[in-house]
Amino acid sequence: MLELAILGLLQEAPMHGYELRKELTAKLGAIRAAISYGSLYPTLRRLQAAGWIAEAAETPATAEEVPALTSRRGRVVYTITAEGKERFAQLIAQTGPETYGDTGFGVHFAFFSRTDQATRLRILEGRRRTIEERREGLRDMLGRAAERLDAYTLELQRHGLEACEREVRWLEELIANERSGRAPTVPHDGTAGGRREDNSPPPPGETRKERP
Amino acid sequence: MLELAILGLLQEAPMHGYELRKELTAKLGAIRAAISYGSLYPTLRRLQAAGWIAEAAETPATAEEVPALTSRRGRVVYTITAEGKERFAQLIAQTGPETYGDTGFGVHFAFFSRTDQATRLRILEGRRRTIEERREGLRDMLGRAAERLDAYTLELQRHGLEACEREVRWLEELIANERSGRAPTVPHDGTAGGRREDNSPPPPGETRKERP
DNA sequence: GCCGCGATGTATCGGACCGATACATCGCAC
DNA sequence: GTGCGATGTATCGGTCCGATACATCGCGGC
Repeated sequence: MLELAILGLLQEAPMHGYELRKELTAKLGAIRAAISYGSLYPTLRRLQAAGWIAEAAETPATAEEVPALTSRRGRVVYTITAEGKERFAQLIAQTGPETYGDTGFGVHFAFFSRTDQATRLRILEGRRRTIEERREGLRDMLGRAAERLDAYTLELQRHGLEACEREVRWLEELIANERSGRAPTVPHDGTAGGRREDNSPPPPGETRKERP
Repeated sequence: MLELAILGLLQEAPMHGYELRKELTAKLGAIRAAISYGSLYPTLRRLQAAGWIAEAAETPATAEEVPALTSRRGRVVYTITAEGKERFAQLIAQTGPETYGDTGFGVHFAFFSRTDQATRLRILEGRRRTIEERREGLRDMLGRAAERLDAYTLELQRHGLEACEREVRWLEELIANERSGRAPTVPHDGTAGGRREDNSPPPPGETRKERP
């Protein structure tokens, strides 16, 4: 998952570790709290070893003017390579059970603007399926096995069930939008407060390419 | 987290691994999918080594009648020890940042009927604080940095924000209930379908003890 | 003028947990 | 009688987290 996210972000701009973490947190803030450096740096090494990213040695502007103040340990800026872009395309298109889990789905969704419509639809439907199953499990629990559980556990289940029902509805709307080729703007009841009148919806159909 | 959950479950009844996993899945179904055996068995060993649980060697009823069919590798039933109960009490009462994360909170909440009211309140308020901070982060993102993100990422954030707002409201109700000493039954709009008219609410105030 | 302090920045280590896999038994349907 | 799904125990490699360490930068306060 981290691998996919890093490759995706570096496709937007070269970055160093710290920056990458901030962007990651911004993009995936709704999914997970914050990526740990204990995951980030080892993964960066792995990706570099695989040849998917490369160090871009922070061009020191005028290298001879500021040669070595105190043997500056410069920030290590990473760039995605051609192989890295291929790898990203491969990862983003392949779907499996882990694509439909909470984290996996979130990461894939966050890069939907770089995903073709067929894959988007496949992922949304797979996720819906997964949540529907979770929902059914909770319904069963609240129905049949209710007397075996204490009031707090039941309340937890009930809250979880409600969250499932809500997410299924959300996914339904996204799927409908996706099928009709519109941008991912869901009509809402007006609670959650994002103004976002006309925020450059991606051309309804194909993967958006970056301008180089 | 697993440690706490196992100790908590074994306090209700002795169990073997497989059963433990099923009960774990039932109790925490709203939180996490299913505990992996790759976590469960090593943890059981660890707990046994620490003296918090003990093997109860599945009484073979009439041991001499069915001596050794094919050198039966019996199920290993675990029981919680007195030290284990102490450990559980200690773990359930101590709160820290990890108590307020998604998984940590879920596990603690699932054992609220074995938690005293003061701790329950502390956990609920800590969780609310955590979610409020996450909510503010998302609000900021949707406000200030909106134009930097694509429509899909924004939609993800918006959905996450709504979930936060919803959970805060849920927590408010639970906190109010807790303060008024009532059972955790929240009045709802009627959507999520749990019938649960009068399901033995725990005596409003103290930790419920098991009947031995 | 300089001092502390929070933000920026890179890095490692032990541990928790997962997913895949292996293997053996039991009960039942076909 | 045999195959197959549920029950049951167990390990291995890999991902990710949380704590920790350490160095620099810029800025406000004294």
